[in-house]
Parts: sequence; C-alpha cells; structure tokens
Amino acid sequence: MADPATIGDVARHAGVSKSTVSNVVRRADVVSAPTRERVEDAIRDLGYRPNGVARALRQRTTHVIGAVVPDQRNPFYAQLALGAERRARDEGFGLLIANTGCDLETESAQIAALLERRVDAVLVAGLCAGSHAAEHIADRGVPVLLGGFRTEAGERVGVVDVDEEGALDALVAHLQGLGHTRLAFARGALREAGGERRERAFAQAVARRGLDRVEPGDEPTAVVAHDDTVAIEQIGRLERTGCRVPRDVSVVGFDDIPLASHERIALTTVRTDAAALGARSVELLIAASRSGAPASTRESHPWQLVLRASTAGARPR
Amino acid sequence: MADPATIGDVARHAGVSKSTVSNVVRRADVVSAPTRERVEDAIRDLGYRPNGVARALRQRTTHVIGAVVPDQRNPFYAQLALGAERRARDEGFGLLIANTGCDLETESAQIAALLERRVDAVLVAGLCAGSHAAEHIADRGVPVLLGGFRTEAGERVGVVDVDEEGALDALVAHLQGLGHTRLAFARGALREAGGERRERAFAQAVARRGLDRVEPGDEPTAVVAHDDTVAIEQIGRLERTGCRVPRDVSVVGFDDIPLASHERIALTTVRTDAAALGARSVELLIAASRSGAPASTRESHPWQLVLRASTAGARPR
DNA sequence: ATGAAAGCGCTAACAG
DNA sequence: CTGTTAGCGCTTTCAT
Repeated sequence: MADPATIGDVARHAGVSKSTVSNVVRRADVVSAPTRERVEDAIRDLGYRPNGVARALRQRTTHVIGAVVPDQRNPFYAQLALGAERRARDEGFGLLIANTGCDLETESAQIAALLERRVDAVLVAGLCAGSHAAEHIADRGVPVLLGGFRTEAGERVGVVDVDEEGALDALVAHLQGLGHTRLAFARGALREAGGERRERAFAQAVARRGLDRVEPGDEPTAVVAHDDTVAIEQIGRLERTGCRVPRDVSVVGFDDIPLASHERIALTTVRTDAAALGARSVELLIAASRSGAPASTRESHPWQLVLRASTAGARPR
Repeated sequence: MADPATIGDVARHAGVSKSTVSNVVRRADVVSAPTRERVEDAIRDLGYRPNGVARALRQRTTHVIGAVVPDQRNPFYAQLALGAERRARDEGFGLLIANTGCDLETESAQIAALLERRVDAVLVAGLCAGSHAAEHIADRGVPVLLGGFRTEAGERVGVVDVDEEGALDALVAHLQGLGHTRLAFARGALREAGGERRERAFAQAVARRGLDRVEPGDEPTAVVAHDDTVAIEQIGRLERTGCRVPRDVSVVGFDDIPLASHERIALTTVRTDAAALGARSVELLIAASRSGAPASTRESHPWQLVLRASTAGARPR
C-alpha cells in the first residue's frame, strides 16, 4: 500500500513549484505549453491523483451531498436517490447515503455524522414524524432541502415536492366515481413525517366529498394506501383474507413504482417522477451551496393519475 | 452561514491548548476532571463539532467506504447496500454510493471519483462485464471486495458471494423434477459481470442433466431468470403473449426479493441474504483498511431453495 | 508565467 | 497532565 504521490512529488519530478502543478491540475490556463507538458508527464509517470480531502479542507467544500432517507430499499426512495446521485455526479459531487429507518435517534446520529463530514448540503427525502432535523441542519448554515415530501419547516428549508392534496383528492374522486363510499387509508410501516400529510389530505378529500372514512379492518370497499409498496402489501393482505382485488375491494397507491404497472399487480396510482425530484433537489442544493445562501426554493412537481385494474366499481355489500 | 467554531476557538474559550481540546474530544482519558469540564463547557457554548475533513487529512483515513453498484433501484443491490450502510454506520463509517449502470465509462469515472475522495475501501457489488476495475483499485493500494458476485480477480481482491453454481443446479434440478426439459435463461438488462457466471452455471447444470437449452423466445417450458426482477418481468412478458405461469411455463428467479413472496407473484427462487452479504463485506473491508492489508478473504454464503407457485409440472406441448 | 509562503483544522510526537 | 511544534496535501494571495 504505497503512499500515493502528492503534488509535491510531482513538482519535484517536473522541476517546478507546487503552485504550477496545481495550476495545471485545475486547468488554469496560465501555464505555458512546455511547462504544462512537463508537469503532465510527471503526473502520468507518478500516477498522481489529487487528494480530495486536502483540497476539501483548503477550499472549505467537500463536493459531497448527504442524502437522508428512511429506507433506501423503498422503490420511491431508491429512485429519488438515484436521480439525486446522477445529478450530483454530473456536477462533480458525491452522494453520502444515510438511512434512518424513521428512528429519531438514528436520524439525528446520521445527520450529525453527515455534518461532521462537512457535506456541502443535505437532501432530506424523509424524516421521522415530528422531527425538526431539517431546521437544525439549516441552523448550522448548511443548505437543506426536503425532497419528495413536505413538513412544516422554516424559511431556510427548501422543498421540492408534489401536490399531494391534489393527487389524493383525484384518487378519492376516482373512487367516488366508481361508487365507493367506505374508504380506508393504509399507513406505511415507517413513521414518516410525510405520511401525516397524505393521511390528512385523504381525510379532507373524503370529508369534503361526503364519503365515509373507515379503518382498513372495517370492511372498506376501497383502500387508499400511503404509497405503492403499501398498496401492494394491502392487496396481498386482502387476498389472504379472502377478498379479491378489485372485485371486492379496490386499492390505490401512490408513486407509480415500476412494479405498479406489472400485469399481476396493475395498480391504479398517482405517478410522480421521483428521479426528477431527486435531481432537481440536488440542483438547488448545489446552487445554494455555491451561493452560500440557504436552499429556500419551494416548488411542487406535477403528478398524474394512472388508472389500472386495481380499481373497479363498488360492489354492494 | 457563520463559520463553525474550530478547535482553536474552543481552546481559546476554555483557556487551554488545542491538544487538550483534542484529547477531550477524542475521549482520551488523560485530561483532568476540572480541565475537561471547562473544555466541555466551551464546546457546548460554541456549538463546536470537529471537522472530519481536517481529521481525515491528518489521520490519512476518511472513515468512508465507497459502494459501487450497477443500479441501486434493483432490490438486491438496495438490500445489499442497506446492509452495508448499516454496518458501516455502526463502525463509524459513511457510505458513498456510486451507480454505474454497467457502463464502462461511468464505472471508471465513478471509481476515480471515489479514489479521489480517498475512501478507505471500496465495496464492489457489481461490475460491467469484462471490467478489471476491482484490480485497478487494489493496484492503488485501496482494499476492495466483490460483494454479492464474483469475477476473475487477482489475490488482492476479496470476495463475499454465494455458491451460484450450486444454487443454479438446485433450480434446474427442481425444474427437471417437474418434468421440464426445454429450459431457457433470461439475462438481465444490465451487462453485469456476475451475469455471465450465472448463465454459465445454468448452462452447465442443463448440460450435465441432459436437458435442452433453448432461447427464451423458443418456447421453453421453463425459464430460469438472472434474478427475481428479471423473473418478474418474464412473467409479465409471458402472460402478455398469452402464456400462463406456471400452467404453460414455469419461471424461477434468484435472490428472493421481498416481492417474490407476494401472493400475486409467488416466485420460486433461491434465497440469499443480501443484507448480510453487504454487512459482511463492509466488515472485512474495514478490517483490511485498519490493518493496511488488502481485503483478500474469500467466502461464500449459503443459499436456500424457496419453492412457490411460479413452478409447476411441465405440460406436454 | 512561475515560485515562496501561509494557512485550512486537526492530530501526534515530544517536552516540560 | 498540559502545551509546543510540526505537519497531512492542497490552494491562494502575493511577489518576482
């Protein structure tokens, strides 16, 4: 494990100063052609690769973004994180991923670790219910942005989300149009901050439309799930207890994960572009970190109702 | 964006030297109680958090591991990466994730970026077919390990995989037992190095058992897929063309992703513990990075045949 | 166009 | 037990 060559080694080898090597490496066009060539040869000879840690210390910027997710296995977060990672990479940034499992203690430890590593910004794709972690990050002067969901957060916390109120209303309207009147909401297993918003939007849509909200166990004719993963689980649960979907119960999801369009699942859902949410979040975070200002932009991305075979006309019970 | 307090600020505030602060922070129990308290108060007053970048530069270790995956959306990689991240976190390490899409150029750029960031080790969970990237990492003196697959690689590249030959033989044996004789192998979309091994193992099992290998389009009675994701796609593709699974064609996967056990999918597959593979890989990598030696351990983890409803007796054609 | 010098914030000998 | 010193490898004025 030979120590890698340093800029000093290159300078010595090429017979120039460290500053000149630095100028060559950073493509500063101040170096004369012959000198540049000598330096480039030396770099090649020694297999020199700049040390990003030293650079980060000096420049006070790591070019790394932290991504806080409840669980990267969830297809929505996976997609969002991939979009984020791609965009980050395109901009010369790395992505440090931190799963929290929506556990408050883990969450704060993970965030502390990211901050200690001096990430340039933090993309928060999900938070524990009731957590104020995003604001604490902002307090530290680090750009932070909620990507893919929204909670109450101060001015200094950006948001890139989708209009969940509108989407849930569209879902409920669709079910109402099919004659459903007993609707239930199925929460996810994780206690995510975003879950409360969806559930509230569901409750409001149901109330506004004069429908009945019942518990999932209380024989609803339609189940609105927190997301597609939960919806697919619900289909399994329902069919295990003898109900057929959509014959007896309709089920709708949220996100339109790849599997939702599979023939065996065919889930009616709301499509969101998770990769775009992730990419856009990173874009805003990088801009903020460059400008030294908080990432305070707030924007909602569009959604689209996708009708498939998991919903059908209500069956009189 | 006030600059965060440094160790010097704390030292001044507490009226001690930087080394003493450093000793307190690192819990070196060499500091007297009264001094330690003064320092701790100063730390609290100033909201001091050590700068990991400076520490990394000085200690020549970042406590960050790079994870190279073809696509983190694939449930197998997602699970493996999660297992890796958890273990890393438990050991005080961070995980920098790099997706390659199995594109050679992207792969080498991502690895170069990881190395430039001076990750302490690299967990490679998938490589482009024909890539020698792992050995190049080892050449740089950075511990590297193939997690979840295996390719030809030199001594200095560790491996934590599963016995795919055995697993594929078990899968083929199971199909043979059901009377299948025309078997096809369905590759994944990504050109992963690991794909060749599975396909080869399949081909050998088929040949050894005197069965016929046909192409997926050539009316096989059973399809062996590269992994569960591919298997589920195959079920969709087959049913779209009028075949029923398993009535007309049996399908088996690999990995036992969460969805494989869903009632609507019920995939016969081989279970591997992706999270354990990831965790173990990280464990070995950290040990290697601590010892300064390559991560040269090679071990295979067990697999388990899981019989579900996607396989049934062959139907005469 | 190039070089010398001064740190970024921290740790690790080594003195005292 | 505490302080002094000397860097880690790089960028960045500032001279020359």
